[in-house]
Amino acid sequence: MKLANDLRNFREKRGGISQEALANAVGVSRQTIISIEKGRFIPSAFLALKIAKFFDTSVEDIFYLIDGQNNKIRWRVKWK
Amino acid sequence: MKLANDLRNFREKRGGISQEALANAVGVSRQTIISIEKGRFIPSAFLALKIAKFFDTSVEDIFYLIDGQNNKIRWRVKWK
DNA sequence: AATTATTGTAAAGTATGCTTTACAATAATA
DNA sequence: TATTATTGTAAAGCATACTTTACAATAATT
Repeated sequence: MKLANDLRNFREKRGGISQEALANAVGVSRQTIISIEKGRFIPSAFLALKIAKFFDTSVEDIFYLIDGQNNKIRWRVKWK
Repeated sequence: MKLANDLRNFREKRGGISQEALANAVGVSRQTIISIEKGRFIPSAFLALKIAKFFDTSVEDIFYLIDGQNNKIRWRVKWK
């Protein structure tokens, strides 16, 4: 089980912004953004939430668990 | 803006399990769990997702952003 | 084609998320 | 009350998430 992400897609396709702009918006360096996009860094939950908030979506939409065959692991969200 | 969490409530009230049991379930040490509950550590997104999955809920249910007056910051999740 | 914008990599340094170990304090159980 | 379970704290060490700086490569614009 590993962590994967769809950050680049969100940034380019849904946000239409540069790494620099996203970095400034969530309070990190551009190199941090690319390191996350390239899977070199795992972001803190704090940063993941700020990124999710920026894109008006949930953490699970951008960052997700994958199994040994790179399949997205999903679970039902119950209660609230 | 800071990170807060409701982990203890989830663990005790909804899970009815000890810190040790949760720690084992998500693959960290018990001290890590209490450090998160007490706000001493900010978990990685990877760990936050594993914890959310364990409780069949979303990251945002357990971990959330708060403002200067400790109010929960919410945003609407759009698209999917 | 030249210039600008964006992306990508690397390195070194700092801060912190984690680990283990140990003990104390508190709560629950017998 | 004694014992066990759980929670809490502390310290030291390791790994890595970050920072800055620098340069290269690629893409977009003029």
